[in-house]
Amino acid sequence: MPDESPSSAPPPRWQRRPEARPEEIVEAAMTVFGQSGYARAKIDDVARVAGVSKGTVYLYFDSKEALFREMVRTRIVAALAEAEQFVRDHDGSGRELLVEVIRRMYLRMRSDQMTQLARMVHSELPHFPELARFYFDEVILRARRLVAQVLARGEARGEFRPGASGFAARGLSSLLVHTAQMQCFFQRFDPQALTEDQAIEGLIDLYLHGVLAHPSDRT
Amino acid sequence: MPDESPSSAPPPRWQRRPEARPEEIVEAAMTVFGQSGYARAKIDDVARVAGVSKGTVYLYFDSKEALFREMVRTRIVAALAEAEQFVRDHDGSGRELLVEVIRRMYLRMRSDQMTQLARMVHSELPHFPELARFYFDEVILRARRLVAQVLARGEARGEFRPGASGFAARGLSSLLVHTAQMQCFFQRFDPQALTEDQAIEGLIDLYLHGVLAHPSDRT
DNA sequence: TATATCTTACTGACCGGTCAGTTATTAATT
DNA sequence: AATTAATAACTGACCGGTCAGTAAGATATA
Repeated sequence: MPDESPSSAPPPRWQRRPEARPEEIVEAAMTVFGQSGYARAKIDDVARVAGVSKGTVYLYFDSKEALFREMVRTRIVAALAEAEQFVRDHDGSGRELLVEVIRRMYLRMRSDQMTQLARMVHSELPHFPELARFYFDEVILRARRLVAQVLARGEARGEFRPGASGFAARGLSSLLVHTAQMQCFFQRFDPQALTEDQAIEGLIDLYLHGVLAHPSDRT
Repeated sequence: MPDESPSSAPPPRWQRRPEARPEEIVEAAMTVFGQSGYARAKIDDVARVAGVSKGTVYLYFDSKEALFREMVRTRIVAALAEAEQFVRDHDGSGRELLVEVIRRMYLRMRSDQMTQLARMVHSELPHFPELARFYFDEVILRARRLVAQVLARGEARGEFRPGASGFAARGLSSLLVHTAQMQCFFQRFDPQALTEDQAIEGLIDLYLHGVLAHPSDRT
């Protein structure tokens, strides 16, 4: 009879956790793709970070491309849904709402994970036409509509200049996304880098003056 | 005696043009890297487009990475130098100058070549620390100084709000670069895409209101 | 002017490493 | 015992970089 002392129950070399794997693999993909970019990233590395073997990754995702697509989908949609919820629930002046939306969107974007994701999306989109379509419909347009909605609210109250919203709804995303990326990446080189607060307040100040009908009213 | 009728001078299979090769190869690199991104681009393709063989590329550039570096350097520096020249030569109101600078920078950025270049730079910079340093010093900082200079001129004349320039100098590049990229890439998906003129005028309008002390004065 | 000699710009087949994706096999769970 | 989650060894395409060889064209010689 083989010695089976109580403490020596041989721990299984691995566990079967089919429900948890996909999310774990996507999270690992965020890390690995984020650091290396799509082309350089190795499925082997994603697997290692996720704590599984390469074969397991292919058990849950058809291909490297499919994994990338799923990653972008799940991560971005979550961020946008949150912002939409906030706008729906908020009431008050257009200005207050706008300032708070900018602040929240910026804080979402400034994380390493999100700036990396944005970088990847912009550089890889041309190679994934199907994902590009999805991204345009479900991200660009939704974000634009969200901002436009905020601007319309302030415009209806006479707080914001009429007519500006056509471009202004597009411009805010550009300002937010690009500023967050610059702050994140170039901070280390920049002796006179702005602090996070300075960046946010500067951004709000510039954009607010851009859209307000009567900027002279102090905050 | 072999028949050598006047018209049948056998054309050489290739010519020796050592002075012209580097520029031709860089130009080909702009096309190929631009379409495929750094990692996907094949030196074979660059060579084909340049009309030479792969070996020739390695005759003039040490490696794929070195070719990429040279490409970024030559192409971006040219664009910035032009803008600096313009600001030096111009006199007139700060507002006029700013509007004209925005217009010119936008027109420079909106070409496929330049948006592709910007895309590549942003996605590849993390993998080329040496190039990142160069890019920050010679592009980011120079551009920021250029805009700051324009803003300072208008500020001194009382045209622009004081204090805004800290962030505003950074924000303009973001707005320009990102807007040009969005326009270029997503135009095809966007049923209500802005025309080029609408984009430029919208951008100018938003930014101008952002920095002007008395926006009410009509253009 | 014709031809021989030399230099070097240029070519393209090849090598070796890398990595997406597959498959034969093992082990956890029911 | 049957099922299926998970592994690990394997394959083959692909591509950056090399180098032995080729030919353009310049220079020297007759």
